[in-house]
Amino acid sequence: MPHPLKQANLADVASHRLAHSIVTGELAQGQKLNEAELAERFGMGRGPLREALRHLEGLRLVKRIPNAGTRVVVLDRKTRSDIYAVREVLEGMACRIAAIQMTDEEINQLSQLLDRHEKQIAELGGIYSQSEGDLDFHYRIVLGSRNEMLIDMLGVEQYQLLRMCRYHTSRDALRTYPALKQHRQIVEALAQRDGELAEMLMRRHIQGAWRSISEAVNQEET
Amino acid sequence: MPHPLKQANLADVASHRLAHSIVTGELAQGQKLNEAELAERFGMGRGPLREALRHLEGLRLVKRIPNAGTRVVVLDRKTRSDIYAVREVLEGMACRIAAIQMTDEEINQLSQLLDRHEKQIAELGGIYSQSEGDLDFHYRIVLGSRNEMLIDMLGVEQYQLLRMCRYHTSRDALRTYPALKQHRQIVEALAQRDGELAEMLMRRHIQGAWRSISEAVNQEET
DNA sequence: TTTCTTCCAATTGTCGACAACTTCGTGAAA
DNA sequence: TTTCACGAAGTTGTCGACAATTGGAAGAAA
Repeated sequence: MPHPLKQANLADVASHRLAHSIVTGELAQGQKLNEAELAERFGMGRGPLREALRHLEGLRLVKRIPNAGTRVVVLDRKTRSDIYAVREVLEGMACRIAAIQMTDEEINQLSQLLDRHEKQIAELGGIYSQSEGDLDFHYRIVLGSRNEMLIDMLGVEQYQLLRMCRYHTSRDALRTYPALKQHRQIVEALAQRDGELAEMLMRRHIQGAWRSISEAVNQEET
Repeated sequence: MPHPLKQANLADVASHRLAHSIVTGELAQGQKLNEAELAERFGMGRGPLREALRHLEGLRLVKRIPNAGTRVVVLDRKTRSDIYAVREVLEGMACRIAAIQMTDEEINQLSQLLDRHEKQIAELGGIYSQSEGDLDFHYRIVLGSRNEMLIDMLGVEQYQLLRMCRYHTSRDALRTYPALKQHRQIVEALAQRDGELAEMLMRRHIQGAWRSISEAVNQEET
């Protein structure tokens, strides 16, 4: 995740802080967001805060109803399913194009990233997907597609929603070694410049992640 | 007070008017958007206008640079290409799912819509894609996917960008009869509940549209 | 002339106050 | 009791003024 350079206006600051609070569940789903209260908490006027809310609305993290306030989005099962379905298609697309567009150097770095992940898993005992490392892997491939629209959609927009999906799922349910192995397979397909295979592997990978999350939630809820 | 007619706040009004001006080219690509000037033209304060700009930024119709103003997005060839590539994948996905999810009734209405289009073409002599009717066709299928994320992305977000792409292309370059015929094929695939075929046809249809626009622009530019 | 520095006007960023609207509790009428 | 109207409190929508920053013009140095 690129760091928000120090020179940010208050609206962007509020946007980042709110996004974080929403993703981590500090602000409950469906919770009403009071402008005056938040503005005071952040030490700013309501103007910048309102701009931040407009921005978050674009990121689909909140839902605004005119004259009736803003609420944190509610991620029900259907919504999560929809998110993963779209993500599967878009990341699959990114993978297919990345197999053509990425440089050898980039693919090498991707492989090295997985080495670090493997070491991390061994040391920390299985904390992988939960660490943002997994998202980093996916994001690098998205960048490799060279498609600005795709990069924006997956990197900025869906990124937060996805983190939110995960955060609200049991912490350790996400399969680590299987995921790492699948990542390795994807990198190999990329290295062989086999876009179709890379796309297929990525789609399966995401389907697997969805199944994993879906089952975990099914056990938790009711 | 039986009718809760349009009770839009000023920010939404400004957002719509600006979006229209941008899509139609009334505001040139890359043009600087002066907040004070626009606020006065719309008869509102700068607060709501700034919120509107934040919203348009989310729609990718403008690009904002902190402390340096907001500019209309520039649709160069690469950007347009990226848009159509993403659209091809997403609409293909919508089509595949819609083949399962749409009701017989909805598919019937889709067919009737094409009948009306055909009549319109005959009467007006080939103005089809340019009329928003084409987008209506596509949007109905997107709705048929029942995927809220997809509906949002294609219906709200990409929709404006797409209209902008078209508007900045020669008015009559868009193939009418071929497009209509392809639409008919897609509806037939949907009626047969053949998602894979429907997806393939839709992707080809969009590829065709892209080629058509791309060539038209190549001839115009330089 | 070219380039660098300085300063000023224009523009963006922010705030506090006020207006408009929603919501919800209270109480009167049926 | 139920229903509806009314009003008060709280929240969102809007504006105008002021502070901070930027971009470029004017002028000095080479």
